[in-house]
Amino acid sequence: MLAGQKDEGRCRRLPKRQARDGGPDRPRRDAKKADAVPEPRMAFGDRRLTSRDVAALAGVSQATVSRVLSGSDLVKESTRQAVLRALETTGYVVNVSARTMRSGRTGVIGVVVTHMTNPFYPELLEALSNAIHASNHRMILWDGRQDGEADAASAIRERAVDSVIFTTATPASRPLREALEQELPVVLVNRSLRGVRCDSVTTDNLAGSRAVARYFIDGGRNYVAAIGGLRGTSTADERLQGFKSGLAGTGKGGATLVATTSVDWSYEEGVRAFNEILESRTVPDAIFCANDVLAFGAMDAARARGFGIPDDIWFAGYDDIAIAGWGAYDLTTIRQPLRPMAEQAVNMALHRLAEPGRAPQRSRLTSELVVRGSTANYASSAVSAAS
Amino acid sequence: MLAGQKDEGRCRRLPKRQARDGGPDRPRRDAKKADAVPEPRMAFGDRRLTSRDVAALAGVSQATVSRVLSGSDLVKESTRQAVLRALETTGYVVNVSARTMRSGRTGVIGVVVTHMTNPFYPELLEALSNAIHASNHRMILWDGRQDGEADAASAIRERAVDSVIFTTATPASRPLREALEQELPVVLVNRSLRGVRCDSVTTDNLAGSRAVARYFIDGGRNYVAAIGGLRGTSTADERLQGFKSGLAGTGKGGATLVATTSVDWSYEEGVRAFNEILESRTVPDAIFCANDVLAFGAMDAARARGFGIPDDIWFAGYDDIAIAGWGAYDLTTIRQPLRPMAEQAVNMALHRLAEPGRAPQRSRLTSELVVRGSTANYASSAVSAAS
DNA sequence: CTGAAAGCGCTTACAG
DNA sequence: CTGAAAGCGCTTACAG
Repeated sequence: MLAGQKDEGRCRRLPKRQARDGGPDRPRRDAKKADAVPEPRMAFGDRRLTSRDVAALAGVSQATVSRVLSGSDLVKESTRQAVLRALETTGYVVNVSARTMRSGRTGVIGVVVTHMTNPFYPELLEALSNAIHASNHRMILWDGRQDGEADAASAIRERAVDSVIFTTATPASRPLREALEQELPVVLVNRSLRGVRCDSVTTDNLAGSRAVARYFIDGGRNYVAAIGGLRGTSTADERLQGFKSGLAGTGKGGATLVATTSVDWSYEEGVRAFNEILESRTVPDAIFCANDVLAFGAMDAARARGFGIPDDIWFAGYDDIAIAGWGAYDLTTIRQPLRPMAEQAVNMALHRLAEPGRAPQRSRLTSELVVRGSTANYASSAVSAAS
Repeated sequence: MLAGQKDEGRCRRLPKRQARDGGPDRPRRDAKKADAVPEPRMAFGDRRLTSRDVAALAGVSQATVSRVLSGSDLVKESTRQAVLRALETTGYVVNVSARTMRSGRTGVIGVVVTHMTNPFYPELLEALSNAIHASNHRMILWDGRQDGEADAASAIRERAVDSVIFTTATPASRPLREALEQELPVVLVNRSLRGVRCDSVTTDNLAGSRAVARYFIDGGRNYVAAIGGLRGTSTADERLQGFKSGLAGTGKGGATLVATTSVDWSYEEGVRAFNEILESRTVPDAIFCANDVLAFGAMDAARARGFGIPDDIWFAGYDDIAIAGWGAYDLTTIRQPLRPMAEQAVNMALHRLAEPGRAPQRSRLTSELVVRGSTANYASSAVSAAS
């Protein structure tokens, strides 16, 4: 149903069949070739069936086979049937690169992920994979480190993919910026880039983290701290900002805010940041962490120091990855709507392919607060964090 | 360095440059075209630079440009320089599908993953991604559920990928079996398939789980239980078998072995399995879980029932995913060598492309026992599990 | 060392 | 409704 990809998309799955011996009446491709022509290298078997072979068997032109394949309605029903039969008996499979060369569409969408092993990303990735395949595309995946961003941008230029979805947008990313300047078809998901107009899908980080702050205050917390994410990323900045704004005027926040700029949003950084908070002065009675994984690290560090959760300290995270629901953490957090995010991102990518000149779209989705045992359970769970 | 992919591989990264206006002397493609020819649809911009344009600028034939691009040594140095200059000023980028159509190589390796959100797979996936990109290929990723296996096999037939690496091999998988029967270039990693000859990389699950059993016994455990993985998969079967064999003759195992056949190797199954064990009779004093995630579930279930770890019950897992090292679990487990597994798998894939007829290769790597706080720390960590 | 030319396997106007 | 033909942009013998 998505725009821009219908009949010119990737091949439709044809009925497969043992393609090895298509019967004696199937013209062997070799037989038609002039003797001088060398055999092309083949990866396996000796099959290499083209639509011309199918046409010969069906007694029609190759063009007609192509029309049947693409679902054209310019084909007489009886002809179509004959072609379908030939397709079936030969076990013909389209050659994607030939199709791509003609149509200009690869049927492939790229995805760049930076920290595949941060459990948030596999969850997002799974949602993206589902959305991409649902739209009848395939997905090329890059690791954002290891030059993945640059290669993803190259892949667009090389026409190896139709479009690329970036799940991480660091301001420092040259390849991304260049891709955007050249107006390559790119979508940002989960993060946005300051001052850059491009298609993006984000969630309302300000509202989400503000909801956490209010929840802490409403719960009677008095000395509240925060562990920030990677400074400079839109998610980290917004979540810290939203949290501070939720605390504003309450006098509960103080200057305890610790940002983990160093490396990433990892468990280890959560441990480190918690210990850093402890060094400062008063022990906080509630800590907001800019993502769940940081919270896990901080919680384990707190327990290692003998603090009770939530008796001594409340913890809240962000993302609601599956582990947040596990008994060991049972973490109050903000749930991001991954499926809608992924679907919208893929939609945007396809829309832009269909209409390259359209104005950049920005979508911002709402998240919800999920209350669990890492905070006193005074409120019911799943409160919308809509501002 | 890997075989089968050198100059016919994916494009080499050419120096990029603002490709939009290559200067007045660069022949505009449009100008050369007969008026009647319709404009091809273009995804963005109006650039569409071919090697022919580069040739014109360099004053050579298109074939010579192609030779320079492919690193042929059949080019005079001064000619090469002229072409390189033209390449530079035009910002030419190869068209991958045209190259693929001629060369028969896509430069893409497929990967099928079944449970992307089980943290083991992102770790394996990251290793595969690194290995694939290191060999100058790109990676198409499929979710094994959602028809991913079937589509991956189709992708080989459609020549959209050169080869596919399956990280999950269920005996029930039709698409996989058919692909193997048709001798499509496929590699199995982490699991093998009974009675099927094909390239595969596994680890020695028998030795690994036997090491856990011995470790339990040596630690004086008396009533030992196990939580199995998805029955029918080679990893689950081997781990259970190895564990039993390690217990054989000690009288410590009993019939408590609980296999979670139902759904998957998930946290929830770990919880369920632990509770099932409790119902049976004596509480075990050590439980081996067929992967780490099952162990996390079982440990949380145990704690919820008030059991101490390791005071009341020891736990051991399998895989050594990152979470196993987190404070909340601190899990003794068997570490799988992901990087070598991934590298060997990619190597096998490339070797088979280079030499389709070669005999199937099987590689079996050694894992090691990593001792942590979920068991009494009587032995030093990182003991090789080599039988 | 270089160019002209064939051809990879499709899609798509164009002309019936 | 159908076929003949052009052409997508490369690679690679072949003939100098």
